[in-house]
Amino acid sequence: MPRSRVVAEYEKMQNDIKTSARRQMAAHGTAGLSLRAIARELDVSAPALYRYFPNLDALITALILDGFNALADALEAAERTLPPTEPRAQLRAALLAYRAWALSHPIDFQLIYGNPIPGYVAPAEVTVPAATRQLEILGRITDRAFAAGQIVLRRELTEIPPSVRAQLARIAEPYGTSVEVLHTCMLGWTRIHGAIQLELFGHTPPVVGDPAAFYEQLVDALIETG
Amino acid sequence: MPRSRVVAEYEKMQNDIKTSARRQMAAHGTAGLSLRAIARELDVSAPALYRYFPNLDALITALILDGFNALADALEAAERTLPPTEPRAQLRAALLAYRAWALSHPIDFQLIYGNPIPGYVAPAEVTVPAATRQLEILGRITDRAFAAGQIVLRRELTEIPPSVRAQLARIAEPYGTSVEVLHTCMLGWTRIHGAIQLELFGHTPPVVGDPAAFYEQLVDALIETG
DNA sequence: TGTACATCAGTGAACGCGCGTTCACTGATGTAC
DNA sequence: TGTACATCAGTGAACGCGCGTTCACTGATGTAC
Repeated sequence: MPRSRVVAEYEKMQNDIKTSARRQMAAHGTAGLSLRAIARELDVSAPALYRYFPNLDALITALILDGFNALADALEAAERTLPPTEPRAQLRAALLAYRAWALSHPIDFQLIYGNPIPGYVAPAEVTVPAATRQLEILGRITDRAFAAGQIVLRRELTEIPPSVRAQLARIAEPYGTSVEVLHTCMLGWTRIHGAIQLELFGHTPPVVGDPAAFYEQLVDALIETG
Repeated sequence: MPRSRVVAEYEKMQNDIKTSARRQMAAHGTAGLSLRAIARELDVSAPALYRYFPNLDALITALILDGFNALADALEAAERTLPPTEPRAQLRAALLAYRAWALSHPIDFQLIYGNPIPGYVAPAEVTVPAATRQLEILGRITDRAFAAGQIVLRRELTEIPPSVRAQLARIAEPYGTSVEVLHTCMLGWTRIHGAIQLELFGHTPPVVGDPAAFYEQLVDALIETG
């Protein structure tokens, strides 16, 4: 067998394991993952999995990484559906994509933003860069929309508390973004995140009836042209 | 032993069990709860716990109920620190109390708003009324603040999508509240919830530096006098 | 005051279970001569 | 083309573990006479 074929089969098996893991989590919660259950589903003995992942924690880490990257990919894909000359529309599309991704990948969303899994500690050196990617994407689009005059700063943004401003400045500096734009991003992120999380766990739908419309309006209010 | 003493001791033991359960969850996550570990900590055999809770699920349900009620109590306590003639200040206090409670009771917060626990299904007939209480409290205060002219509707509130408006009307009707006020509440709830949840899991603090100040400013912007 | 009895919180052994991980192995497959 | 060999994905048994729950029981405590 040619070497490339071997590698491809190895990667296919890794993916099968991950897919089965996601199914287990979907059925029994993010904390309900079990190597033996995966092995059973793949019709393979449990020790066989150790060819592909050194242990259970490594598998979880891989799933979390995949989750962060899939979300970031979804945001970038949404951005690309519109020309760079319309950053405001791109931002809107990205924000809608955030919710769409969360709803269609609830397990991955819980994995990256929900409760930690008992006994598992995410290795920060691998997890933090992946988590930053989406904020970078939203920041980049927001920055362009602001520069193009397609969105305006709300009044409250001129009143950023000094302690907050100081840290925002440190983070924004390497990206060449302004404190105001980063602050807008953080406000926007917390808003959409809350709406999505409460929807996902069933808290808002019984009250608002049509969570998609509720969310869209929320997004439109967020990026109003002023 | 007088009967009242017996009852008091029974309730004390129930509380000891719950306290130990919360400690277990704090150490190993909400899904890391174990009856045997609780028994070990209380220096009692595991079957002894069955005198106080019929099974593990009943204990979890009790913890969830306690969580919802403690949060609602905290909101009401905050409301009472200010005279009824200042509903806007009351609302502000309640919203700050929401975050304060979440930060000082992270496990209960995860329990009521985080990932479901594998294998556990919350009995809706017991859980839903408890969950509604806090929305009732916020709704009641918002309603009074609006009636007193101490907060204003934002422009976006006049553009509630028809599908959302219809359901909001059904929910608001028995409380004698307007659709606009309920909608404001839902928008506000999703906003503060997202900020708190992201702070609790460590996503916002590295960026905003001073999450308390960030949150306070967010709340002030939320209930601006216009 | 003293004794027989009832109550019942808590015990200890046992049930059957599933888990992550290790280990020495097997047996099919591809390679080298 | 045929044979000896090396590779290595996957196996099956075993490890020690902790879990929720049941069961028949014990033994201290309070009560009734």
